[in-house]
Amino acid sequence: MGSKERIHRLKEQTRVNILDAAHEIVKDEGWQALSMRKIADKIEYTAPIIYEYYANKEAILLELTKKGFMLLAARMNEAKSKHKELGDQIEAMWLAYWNFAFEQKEYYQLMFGVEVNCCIMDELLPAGSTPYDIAAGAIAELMGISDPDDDRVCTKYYTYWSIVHGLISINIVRKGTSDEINRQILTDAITGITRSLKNQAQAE
Amino acid sequence: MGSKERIHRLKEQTRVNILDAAHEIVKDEGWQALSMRKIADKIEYTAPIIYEYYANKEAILLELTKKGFMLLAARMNEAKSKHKELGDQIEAMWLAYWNFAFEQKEYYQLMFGVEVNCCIMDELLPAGSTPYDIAAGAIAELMGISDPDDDRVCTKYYTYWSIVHGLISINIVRKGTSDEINRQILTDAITGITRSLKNQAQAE
DNA sequence: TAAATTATTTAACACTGTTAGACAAAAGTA
DNA sequence: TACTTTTGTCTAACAGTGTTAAATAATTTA
Repeated sequence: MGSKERIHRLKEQTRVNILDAAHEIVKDEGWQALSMRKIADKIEYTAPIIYEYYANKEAILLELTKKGFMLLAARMNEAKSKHKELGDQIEAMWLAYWNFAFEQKEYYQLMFGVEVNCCIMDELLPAGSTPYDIAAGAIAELMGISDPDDDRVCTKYYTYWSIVHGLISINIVRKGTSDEINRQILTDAITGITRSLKNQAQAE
Repeated sequence: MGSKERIHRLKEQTRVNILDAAHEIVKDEGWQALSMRKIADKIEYTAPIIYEYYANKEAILLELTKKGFMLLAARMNEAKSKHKELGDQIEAMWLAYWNFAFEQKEYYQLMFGVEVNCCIMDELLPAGSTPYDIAAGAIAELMGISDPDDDRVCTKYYTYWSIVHGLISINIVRKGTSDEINRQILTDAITGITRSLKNQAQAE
Protein backbone atom coordinates (compact mmCIF):
# COMPACT_ATOMS: atom_id res chain seq x y z
CA MET A 1 0.00 0.00 0.00
CA GLY A 2 1.10 3.60 -0.67
CA SER A 3 0.85 4.73 2.92
CA LYS A 4 4.58 4.10 3.26
CA GLU A 5 5.10 6.73 0.61
CA ARG A 6 2.76 9.18 2.29
CA ILE A 7 4.51 8.76 5.64
CA HIS A 8 7.88 9.18 4.02
CA ARG A 9 6.68 12.40 2.41
CA LEU A 10 5.45 13.65 5.77
CA LYS A 11 8.77 12.93 7.41
CA GLU A 12 10.55 14.69 4.60
CA GLN A 13 8.23 17.62 5.18
CA THR A 14 9.07 17.94 8.87
CA ARG A 15 12.74 17.79 7.93
CA VAL A 16 12.32 20.95 5.90
CA ASN A 17 9.95 22.40 8.49
CA ILE A 18 12.74 22.17 11.04
CA LEU A 19 15.10 24.07 8.74
CA ASP A 20 12.47 26.66 7.93
CA ALA A 21 11.63 27.16 11.60
CA ALA A 22 15.31 27.59 12.44
CA HIS A 23 15.78 30.11 9.65
CA GLU A 24 12.74 32.06 10.74
CA ILE A 25 13.90 32.27 14.36
CA VAL A 26 17.31 33.46 13.25
CA LYS A 27 15.78 36.09 10.95
CA ASP A 28 13.71 37.41 13.86
CA GLU A 29 16.13 37.11 16.76
CA GLY A 30 19.60 36.34 15.43
CA TRP A 31 21.79 33.27 15.59
CA GLN A 32 22.44 33.58 19.28
CA ALA A 33 18.75 33.11 20.02
CA LEU A 34 18.40 29.84 18.11
CA SER A 35 17.64 26.89 20.36
CA MET A 36 16.34 23.39 19.87
CA ARG A 37 13.35 24.06 22.10
CA LYS A 38 12.38 27.13 20.10
CA ILE A 39 12.54 25.16 16.89
CA ALA A 40 10.40 22.46 18.50
CA ASP A 41 7.88 25.07 19.62
CA LYS A 42 7.61 26.44 16.11
CA ILE A 43 6.92 23.08 14.52
CA GLU A 44 4.62 22.15 17.44
CA TYR A 45 6.64 19.27 18.77
CA THR A 46 8.89 18.73 21.76
CA ALA A 47 12.64 19.12 21.48
CA PRO A 48 13.77 15.46 21.38
CA ILE A 49 11.80 14.88 18.18
CA ILE A 50 14.31 16.98 16.27
CA TYR A 51 16.96 14.38 17.01
CA GLU A 52 14.98 11.89 14.92
CA TYR A 53 15.69 14.10 11.94
CA TYR A 54 19.07 15.66 12.68
CA ALA A 55 21.92 14.23 14.75
CA ASN A 56 22.33 17.49 16.69
CA LYS A 57 22.17 21.25 16.42
CA GLU A 58 25.39 21.41 14.45
CA ALA A 59 23.89 19.17 11.80
CA ILE A 60 21.04 21.63 11.36
CA LEU A 61 23.50 24.49 10.97
CA LEU A 62 25.48 22.46 8.45
CA GLU A 63 22.35 21.78 6.43
CA LEU A 64 21.47 25.47 6.45
CA THR A 65 25.01 26.28 5.38
CA LYS A 66 24.68 23.94 2.43
CA LYS A 67 21.35 25.49 1.52
CA GLY A 68 22.97 28.92 1.67
CA PHE A 69 25.70 27.87 -0.74
CA MET A 70 23.13 26.48 -3.15
CA LEU A 71 21.17 29.73 -3.04
CA LEU A 72 24.32 31.75 -3.61
CA ALA A 73 25.38 29.52 -6.51
CA ALA A 74 21.98 29.99 -8.16
CA ARG A 75 22.24 33.76 -7.83
CA MET A 76 25.76 33.88 -9.23
CA ASN A 77 24.94 31.60 -12.14
CA GLU A 78 21.88 33.63 -12.98
CA ALA A 79 23.86 36.86 -12.95
CA LYS A 80 26.55 35.35 -15.11
CA SER A 81 24.08 34.06 -17.67
CA LYS A 82 22.78 37.55 -18.34
CA HIS A 83 26.03 38.72 -19.93
CA LYS A 84 28.10 37.72 -22.90
CA GLU A 85 31.36 39.49 -22.23
CA LEU A 86 33.71 37.88 -19.70
CA GLY A 87 34.44 41.08 -17.81
CA ASP A 88 30.76 41.84 -17.46
CA GLN A 89 30.10 38.30 -16.31
CA ILE A 90 32.68 38.59 -13.56
CA GLU A 91 31.39 41.93 -12.39
CA ALA A 92 27.81 40.67 -12.39
CA MET A 93 28.76 37.61 -10.37
CA TRP A 94 30.43 39.65 -7.65
CA LEU A 95 27.55 42.07 -7.54
CA ALA A 96 25.22 39.09 -7.15
CA TYR A 97 27.47 37.85 -4.35
CA TRP A 98 27.30 41.27 -2.72
CA ASN A 99 23.52 41.46 -2.95
CA PHE A 100 23.10 37.94 -1.62
CA ALA A 101 25.14 38.81 1.45
CA PHE A 102 22.69 41.51 2.48
CA GLU A 103 19.42 40.03 1.25
CA GLN A 104 20.20 36.71 2.94
CA LYS A 105 22.28 38.14 5.74
CA GLU A 106 21.61 35.23 8.10
CA TYR A 107 22.78 32.66 5.59
CA TYR A 108 25.85 34.70 4.80
CA GLN A 109 26.82 35.00 8.44
CA LEU A 110 26.54 31.28 8.89
CA MET A 111 28.42 30.44 5.69
CA PHE A 112 31.35 32.74 6.27
CA GLY A 113 31.49 33.15 10.05
CA VAL A 114 30.54 36.81 10.34
CA GLU A 115 29.56 37.45 13.92
CA VAL A 116 27.86 40.64 15.01
CA ASN A 117 29.13 41.42 18.49
CA CYS A 118 29.40 44.97 19.72
CA CYS A 119 28.53 47.85 17.51
CA ILE A 120 30.06 51.19 18.36
CA MET A 121 33.68 50.78 19.41
CA ASP A 122 34.91 54.20 18.37
CA GLU A 123 33.30 56.06 21.26
CA LEU A 124 34.64 53.68 23.87
CA LEU A 125 38.27 54.02 22.81
CA PRO A 126 40.72 56.82 23.55
CA ALA A 127 40.84 59.31 20.69
CA GLY A 128 43.38 58.40 18.05
CA SER A 129 43.60 54.72 18.86
CA THR A 130 41.35 53.18 16.20
CA PRO A 131 43.03 51.79 13.09
CA TYR A 132 41.32 54.55 11.14
CA ASP A 133 42.74 57.29 13.32
CA ILE A 134 46.22 55.87 12.95
CA ALA A 135 46.21 55.24 9.21
CA ALA A 136 44.02 58.04 7.86
CA GLY A 137 46.60 60.77 8.48
CA ALA A 138 49.21 59.22 6.22
CA ILE A 139 46.63 58.36 3.57
CA ALA A 140 45.30 61.92 3.55
CA GLU A 141 48.76 63.38 3.30
CA LEU A 142 49.65 61.10 0.41
CA MET A 143 46.48 62.21 -1.35
CA GLY A 144 47.25 65.85 -0.70
CA ILE A 145 44.15 66.29 1.45
CA SER A 146 44.40 68.12 4.74
CA ASP A 147 41.32 66.70 6.49
CA PRO A 148 41.72 63.00 7.41
CA ASP A 149 37.94 62.68 7.67
CA ASP A 150 37.38 63.70 4.06
CA ASP A 151 35.17 61.23 2.18
CA ARG A 152 37.86 60.51 -0.37
CA VAL A 153 40.27 59.50 2.38
CA CYS A 154 37.55 57.45 4.01
CA THR A 155 36.92 55.59 0.77
CA LYS A 156 40.56 54.74 0.27
CA TYR A 157 40.94 53.69 3.89
CA TYR A 158 38.04 51.27 3.56
CA THR A 159 39.51 49.94 0.36
CA TYR A 160 42.70 49.03 2.18
CA TRP A 161 40.81 47.70 5.14
CA SER A 162 38.40 45.61 3.11
CA ILE A 163 41.04 43.67 1.31
CA VAL A 164 43.24 43.17 4.36
CA HIS A 165 40.37 42.20 6.62
CA GLY A 166 38.75 40.07 3.94
CA LEU A 167 41.93 38.13 3.36
CA ILE A 168 42.44 37.69 7.10
CA SER A 169 38.87 36.47 7.63
CA ILE A 170 39.13 33.96 4.83
CA ASN A 171 42.33 32.63 6.31
CA ILE A 172 40.96 32.37 9.83
CA VAL A 173 37.71 30.69 8.82
CA ARG A 174 39.06 28.44 6.10
CA LYS A 175 42.75 27.75 5.92
CA GLY A 176 42.63 27.04 2.20
CA THR A 177 44.94 29.60 0.68
CA SER A 178 48.69 29.11 0.77
CA ASP A 179 51.04 31.60 2.41
CA GLU A 180 52.55 32.31 -0.99
CA ILE A 181 49.23 33.37 -2.46
CA ASN A 182 48.36 35.37 0.64
CA ARG A 183 51.55 37.38 0.55
CA GLN A 184 51.15 38.08 -3.12
CA ILE A 185 47.57 39.26 -2.79
CA LEU A 186 48.35 41.37 0.25
CA THR A 187 51.41 43.19 -1.05
CA ASP A 188 49.98 43.51 -4.56
CA ALA A 189 46.79 45.04 -3.23
CA ILE A 190 48.46 47.42 -0.79
CA THR A 191 51.06 48.70 -3.23
CA GLY A 192 48.40 48.86 -5.93
CA ILE A 193 46.10 51.04 -3.89
CA THR A 194 48.98 53.19 -2.70
CA ARG A 195 50.15 53.72 -6.30
CA SER A 196 46.68 54.78 -7.32
CA LEU A 197 46.65 57.30 -4.47
CA LYS A 198 49.92 58.80 -5.62
CA ASN A 199 48.78 59.01 -9.23
CA GLN A 200 45.52 60.67 -8.22
CA ALA A 201 47.38 63.20 -6.12
CA GLN A 202 49.80 63.98 -8.96
CA ALA A 203 46.99 64.36 -11.49
CA GLU A 204 45.38 67.15 -9.52
CA MET B 1 46.89 53.89 57.13
CA GLY B 2 48.08 52.61 53.78
CA SER B 3 46.20 49.30 53.92
CA LYS B 4 43.42 50.91 51.88
CA GLU B 5 45.94 51.36 49.12
CA ARG B 6 47.17 47.79 49.38
CA ILE B 7 43.63 46.43 49.24
CA HIS B 8 42.83 48.62 46.28
CA ARG B 9 45.89 47.31 44.49
CA LEU B 10 44.84 43.74 45.21
CA LYS B 11 41.38 44.35 43.79
CA GLU B 12 42.89 45.92 40.73
CA GLN B 13 45.06 42.84 40.41
CA THR B 14 42.15 40.41 40.41
CA ARG B 15 40.47 42.60 37.80
CA VAL B 16 43.36 41.94 35.44
CA ASN B 17 43.61 38.35 36.62
CA ILE B 18 40.06 37.82 35.41
CA LEU B 19 40.91 39.21 31.98
CA ASP B 20 44.10 37.17 31.80
CA ALA B 21 42.28 33.99 32.80
CA ALA B 22 39.63 34.61 30.17
CA HIS B 23 42.23 35.20 27.49
CA GLU B 24 44.10 32.07 28.45
CA ILE B 25 40.99 29.90 28.29
CA VAL B 26 40.14 31.30 24.89
CA LYS B 27 43.66 30.69 23.62
CA ASP B 28 43.45 27.08 24.75
CA GLU B 29 39.86 26.18 23.92
CA GLY B 30 38.35 28.95 21.79
CA TRP B 31 35.69 31.54 22.45
CA GLN B 32 32.89 29.04 22.60
CA ALA B 33 34.47 27.35 25.64
CA LEU B 34 34.73 30.53 27.72
CA SER B 35 32.48 30.43 30.77
CA MET B 36 32.24 32.37 34.01
CA ARG B 37 32.82 29.24 36.06
CA LYS B 38 35.98 28.39 34.14
CA ILE B 39 37.33 31.86 34.72
CA ALA B 40 36.48 31.52 38.41
CA ASP B 41 38.27 28.18 38.56
CA LYS B 42 41.39 29.68 37.03
CA ILE B 43 41.57 32.54 39.52
CA GLU B 44 40.64 30.17 42.36
CA TYR B 45 37.34 31.77 43.27
CA THR B 46 33.70 30.90 42.77
CA ALA B 47 31.74 32.34 39.89
CA PRO B 48 29.70 35.05 41.66
CA ILE B 49 32.89 36.85 42.71
CA ILE B 50 33.47 37.89 39.12
CA TYR B 51 30.32 40.00 39.26
CA GLU B 52 32.00 42.16 41.91
CA TYR B 53 34.47 43.18 39.23
CA TYR B 54 32.48 43.09 35.98
CA ALA B 55 28.77 43.63 35.47
CA ASN B 56 28.46 40.51 33.35
CA LYS B 57 30.20 38.35 30.78
CA GLU B 58 29.64 40.90 28.04
CA ALA B 59 31.52 43.51 30.06
CA ILE B 60 34.52 41.20 30.19
CA LEU B 61 34.40 40.72 26.44
CA LEU B 62 34.12 44.47 25.94
CA GLU B 63 37.16 45.05 28.13
CA LEU B 64 39.12 42.47 26.15
CA THR B 65 38.01 44.13 22.94
CA LYS B 66 39.32 47.46 24.15
CA LYS B 67 42.59 45.85 25.16
CA GLY B 68 42.83 44.31 21.69
CA PHE B 69 42.39 47.68 20.02
CA MET B 70 45.09 49.20 22.22
CA LEU B 71 47.47 46.39 21.32
CA LEU B 72 46.72 46.81 17.63
CA ALA B 73 47.19 50.56 17.85
CA ALA B 74 50.59 50.10 19.48
CA ARG B 75 51.67 47.70 16.75
CA MET B 76 50.52 49.99 13.95
CA ASN B 77 52.13 53.06 15.48
CA GLU B 78 55.38 51.22 15.98
CA ALA B 79 55.40 50.02 12.38
CA LYS B 80 54.63 53.51 11.14
CA SER B 81 57.41 55.10 13.16
CA LYS B 82 60.02 52.95 11.49
CA HIS B 83 59.57 54.61 8.10
CA LYS B 84 59.95 58.10 6.75
CA GLU B 85 58.16 57.85 3.40
CA LEU B 86 54.35 57.98 3.48
CA GLY B 87 53.86 55.04 1.15
CA ASP B 88 56.21 52.91 3.22
CA GLN B 89 54.44 53.96 6.40
CA ILE B 90 51.07 52.88 5.01
CA GLU B 91 52.38 49.54 3.82
CA ALA B 92 54.09 48.92 7.15
CA MET B 93 50.90 49.72 9.06
CA TRP B 94 48.83 47.27 7.09
CA LEU B 95 51.47 44.58 7.41
CA ALA B 96 51.45 45.19 11.16
CA TYR B 97 47.66 44.88 11.08
CA TRP B 98 47.99 41.61 9.16
CA ASN B 99 50.54 40.18 11.57
CA PHE B 100 48.52 41.22 14.59
CA ALA B 101 45.50 39.36 13.26
CA PHE B 102 47.34 36.05 13.28
CA GLU B 103 49.63 36.50 16.27
CA GLN B 104 46.70 37.66 18.41
CA LYS B 105 44.04 35.65 16.62
CA GLU B 106 41.70 35.50 19.60
CA TYR B 107 41.71 39.25 20.05
CA TYR B 108 41.16 39.80 16.35
CA GLN B 109 38.20 37.45 16.28
CA LEU B 110 36.59 39.28 19.16
CA MET B 111 37.31 42.73 17.76
CA PHE B 112 36.02 42.09 14.27
CA GLY B 113 33.50 39.31 14.71
CA VAL B 114 35.29 36.52 12.87
CA GLU B 115 33.70 33.25 13.88
CA VAL B 116 35.24 29.92 13.06
CA ASN B 117 32.39 27.50 12.40
CA CYS B 118 32.81 24.61 10.04
CA CYS B 119 35.97 24.14 8.09
CA ILE B 120 35.76 22.10 4.93
CA MET B 121 32.68 23.03 2.97
CA ASP B 122 33.96 22.18 -0.49
CA GLU B 123 33.74 18.44 -0.06
CA LEU B 124 30.19 18.57 1.23
CA LEU B 125 28.82 20.51 -1.71
CA PRO B 126 27.91 19.25 -5.19
CA ALA B 127 30.78 19.82 -7.59
CA GLY B 128 30.66 23.18 -9.30
CA SER B 129 28.51 24.92 -6.72
CA THR B 130 31.10 26.82 -4.69
CA PRO B 131 31.66 30.48 -5.54
CA TYR B 132 35.13 29.51 -6.71
CA ASP B 133 33.83 26.89 -9.13
CA ILE B 134 31.41 29.38 -10.58
CA ALA B 135 33.72 32.35 -10.97
CA ALA B 136 37.08 30.76 -11.69
CA GLY B 137 36.14 29.69 -15.22
CA ALA B 138 35.48 33.21 -16.43
CA ILE B 139 38.55 34.56 -14.63
CA ALA B 140 40.78 31.92 -16.19
CA GLU B 141 39.39 32.57 -19.64
CA LEU B 142 39.93 36.30 -19.29
CA MET B 143 43.51 35.62 -18.26
CA GLY B 144 44.04 33.29 -21.17
CA ILE B 145 44.63 30.32 -18.91
CA SER B 146 42.96 27.01 -19.62
CA ASP B 147 43.09 25.45 -16.16
CA PRO B 148 40.77 27.18 -13.65
CA ASP B 149 42.79 25.70 -10.79
CA ASP B 150 45.99 27.40 -11.90
CA ASP B 151 47.66 29.32 -9.08
CA ARG B 152 47.47 32.59 -10.97
CA VAL B 153 43.70 32.22 -11.33
CA CYS B 154 43.45 31.27 -7.68
CA THR B 155 45.34 34.37 -6.64
CA LYS B 156 43.10 36.66 -8.64
CA TYR B 157 39.97 34.93 -7.40
CA TYR B 158 41.03 35.46 -3.80
CA THR B 159 41.81 39.08 -4.56
CA TYR B 160 38.24 39.61 -5.74
CA TRP B 161 36.85 37.61 -2.87
CA SER B 162 38.89 39.33 -0.19
CA ILE B 163 37.76 42.79 -1.05
CA VAL B 164 34.12 41.83 -1.57
CA HIS B 165 33.94 39.72 1.57
CA GLY B 166 35.93 42.23 3.59
CA LEU B 167 33.61 45.05 2.63
CA ILE B 168 30.58 42.91 3.39
CA SER B 169 31.92 41.88 6.78
CA ILE B 170 32.69 45.44 7.76
CA ASN B 171 29.17 46.46 6.80
CA ILE B 172 27.52 43.64 8.68
CA VAL B 173 29.55 44.08 11.86
CA ARG B 174 29.71 47.87 11.91
CA LYS B 175 27.30 49.86 9.83
CA GLY B 176 29.66 52.82 9.62
CA THR B 177 30.28 53.21 5.89
CA SER B 178 27.70 54.89 3.69
CA ASP B 179 26.11 53.19 0.68
CA GLU B 180 27.81 55.72 -1.56
CA ILE B 181 31.27 54.81 -0.33
CA ASN B 182 30.45 51.11 -0.45
CA ARG B 183 29.34 51.22 -4.07
CA GLN B 184 32.38 53.18 -5.07
CA ILE B 185 34.83 50.85 -3.35
CA LEU B 186 33.09 47.77 -4.70
CA THR B 187 32.82 48.76 -8.35
CA ASP B 188 36.24 50.46 -8.35
CA ALA B 189 37.89 47.38 -6.93
CA ILE B 190 36.11 44.90 -9.22
CA THR B 191 36.70 46.84 -12.41
CA GLY B 192 40.25 47.57 -11.26
CA ILE B 193 41.11 43.93 -10.77
CA THR B 194 39.37 42.95 -13.99
CA ARG B 195 41.31 45.58 -15.93
CA SER B 196 44.58 44.30 -14.52
CA LEU B 197 43.61 40.79 -15.62
CA LYS B 198 43.00 41.97 -19.16
CA ASN B 199 46.25 43.91 -19.29
CA GLN B 200 48.21 40.94 -18.02
CA ALA B 201 46.62 38.68 -20.60
CA GLN B 202 47.38 41.13 -23.40
CA ALA B 203 50.97 41.58 -22.29
CA GLU B 204 51.73 37.89 -22.70
C1' DT C 1 -8.24 -8.90 19.39
C1' DA C 2 -3.24 -9.36 20.69
C1' DA C 3 1.46 -8.38 19.59
C1' DA C 4 4.92 -5.61 17.59
C1' DT C 5 6.43 -1.37 15.88
C1' DT C 6 6.57 3.40 15.58
C1' DA C 7 5.79 8.14 17.21
C1' DT C 8 6.02 11.27 20.81
C1' DT C 9 6.64 12.94 25.38
C1' DT C 10 8.35 13.29 30.17
C1' DA C 11 12.17 13.43 33.11
C1' DA C 12 16.62 13.90 33.77
C1' DC C 13 21.80 15.23 33.27
C1' DA C 14 25.37 18.36 32.84
C1' DC C 15 26.14 22.52 31.41
C1' DT C 16 25.38 27.96 30.78
C1' DG C 17 24.82 33.21 32.90
C1' DT C 18 23.14 35.38 36.84
C1' DT C 19 21.07 36.64 41.45
C1' DA C 20 19.71 36.43 46.46
C1' DG C 21 20.73 35.02 50.85
C1' DA C 22 23.71 32.97 54.18
C1' DC C 23 28.04 32.94 56.34
C1' DA C 24 32.59 34.24 57.71
C1' DA C 25 36.32 37.59 58.22
C1' DA C 26 37.87 42.02 58.90
C1' DA C 27 37.40 46.89 60.36
C1' DG C 28 35.49 50.52 63.06
C1' DT C 29 33.63 52.03 67.46
C1' DA C 30 32.50 52.07 72.44
C1' DT D 1 38.14 43.90 75.12
C1' DA D 2 33.22 43.46 73.32
C1' DC D 3 29.86 44.94 69.88
C1' DT D 4 28.44 46.61 65.53
C1' DT D 5 29.15 47.40 60.90
C1' DT D 6 31.17 46.65 56.76
C1' DT D 7 33.45 43.73 53.49
C1' DG D 8 34.54 39.52 51.23
C1' DT D 9 33.15 35.02 49.77
C1' DC D 10 30.38 31.06 49.09
C1' DT D 11 26.17 28.05 48.71
C1' DA D 12 21.90 27.44 46.60
C1' DA D 13 18.89 28.46 43.39
C1' DC D 14 16.51 30.03 38.82
C1' DA D 15 15.86 29.87 34.09
C1' DG D 16 17.89 28.68 30.21
C1' DT D 17 20.95 25.59 26.99
C1' DG D 18 22.02 20.76 24.17
C1' DT D 19 21.21 16.03 24.65
C1' DT D 20 19.83 11.25 26.15
C1' DA D 21 17.14 7.31 28.24
C1' DA D 22 13.05 5.63 29.59
C1' DA D 23 8.11 5.71 29.69
C1' DT D 24 3.89 6.25 27.28
C1' DA D 25 0.72 6.81 23.42
C1' DA D 26 -0.54 5.73 18.73
C1' DT D 27 -0.38 2.98 14.88
C1' DT D 28 0.52 -0.97 12.11
C1' DT D 29 1.01 -5.95 11.70
C1' DA D 30 -0.30 -10.70 12.60
